Amino acid sequence: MAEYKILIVEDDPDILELLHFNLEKAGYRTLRAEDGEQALPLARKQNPDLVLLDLLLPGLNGLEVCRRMKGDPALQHIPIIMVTAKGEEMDRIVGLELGADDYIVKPFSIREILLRIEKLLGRRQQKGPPVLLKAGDLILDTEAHTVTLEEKRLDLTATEFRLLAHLMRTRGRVQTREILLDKVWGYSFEGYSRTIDTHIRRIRIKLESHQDLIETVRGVGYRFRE
Amino acid sequence: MAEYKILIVEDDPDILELLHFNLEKAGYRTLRAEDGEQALPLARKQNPDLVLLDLLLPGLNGLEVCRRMKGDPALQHIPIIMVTAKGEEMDRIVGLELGADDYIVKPFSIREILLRIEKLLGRRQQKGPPVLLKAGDLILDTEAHTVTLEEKRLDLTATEFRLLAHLMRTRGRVQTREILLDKVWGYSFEGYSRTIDTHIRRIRIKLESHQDLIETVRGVGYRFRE
DNA sequence: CCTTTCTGTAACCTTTTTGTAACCTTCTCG
DNA sequence: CGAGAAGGTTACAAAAAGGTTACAGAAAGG
Repeated sequence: MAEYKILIVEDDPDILELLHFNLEKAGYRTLRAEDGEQALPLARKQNPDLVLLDLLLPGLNGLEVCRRMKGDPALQHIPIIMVTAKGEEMDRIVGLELGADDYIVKPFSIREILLRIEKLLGRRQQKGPPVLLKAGDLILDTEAHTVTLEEKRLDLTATEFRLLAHLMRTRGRVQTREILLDKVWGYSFEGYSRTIDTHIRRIRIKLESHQDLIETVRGVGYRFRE
Repeated sequence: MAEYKILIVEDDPDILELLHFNLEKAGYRTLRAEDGEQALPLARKQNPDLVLLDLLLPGLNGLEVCRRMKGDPALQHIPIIMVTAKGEEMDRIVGLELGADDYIVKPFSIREILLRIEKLLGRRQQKGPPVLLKAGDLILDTEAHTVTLEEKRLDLTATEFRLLAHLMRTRGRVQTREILLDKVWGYSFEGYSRTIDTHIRRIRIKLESHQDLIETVRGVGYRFRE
């Protein structure tokens, strides 16, 4: 996965350092500018994926930087998060005149700002994985978190649901117990292997007459029937 | 497009003139009143599309004018922007006690005030997101902020309302606690997760015999029944 | 201010889920 | 055929999840 570049424009060195440190820790690359004059050329040269922009800056202030970026064809697609101490003004300004994509009020928590960054960055790539997994009469809806078999709703537990969803996603390909532990239970689980067999059984029971949808591949693992 | 009429209530002649001049330049028609006593009859007679109302007025002050307008069936739909020099008080007053739709603090820029006017006037025409959320006998009106179940009005608190509205908007799709915290409580909330469960319960109690409209998806989250 | 309502937290209870174990059946291959 | 391995079956106790109730501090309203 490509690393995201984030441009931080902030005149307070402490906050700049705080943001820089935490964003790098979270796996982003950072670019830094201490005023609006530096920010624009830097953005044009480095083409960051997102800009954190303080409202109050020496020289060219944040509002003006924002306006110019949104008016520049080369930069206008870059999401901007405004950072401000003045809680009141912002909700008005954002989205109206300026085109900033979000804003955050000081004092902010790191978690808060990471969430917003993720939201703006994530929005661009996620095509979204398939929501409906179908196999004949069996339909699994990952969004609604429901499973229907011949129009009848099946009641699976969370683990059973994840396991069946994984098998359906990889239909036709055997999944070893090791892989299933990894994909369905997550790396950290190192329990007894028969756990999987038990869960497979539980799913099969609920599939009633369609138990053969999940095939046992002796000596290897399980496979969802093609 | 029809021309908008804006009533300016302001005792300082300089400011009155400034506003009048700039609003006309921006394409609005203006009505002017210099105190609260004049303002109300004028509003009733001329039916303006918006009122700019100074807080400190001789005689009947701005707060009182606002209250009376919002209490008058013939006038209560007219958006009011309070204009004040006292930055501090206002965030309390607006929208809560008074029903003013926005406010602006002196000294204001003309650009700023035009933006707010546009926002309030614009709001009435744009279709916006769905206002009525219906699910069988349950009707939630996001604009009126009311909920009815089988013709009976339900009395939800603000948080309960947002939570129910979100679930209804995403009906059929499971919402994890994390998502609910984000969407209903906002990013900055980092509280204990059981908070959500408690609120779900409170809503369910109010739904009485229709508790099953909100389904629990064990190990995942909650889902509004399709 | 004072009162009422709302809201988040905590503690406790109930139900469901889940991992493990033990035992049984089937398959494989000498 | 028979032993051993692999997987199916059944059972169960610990853990987890959610429901329920209660309460205190915060917010709202008067």
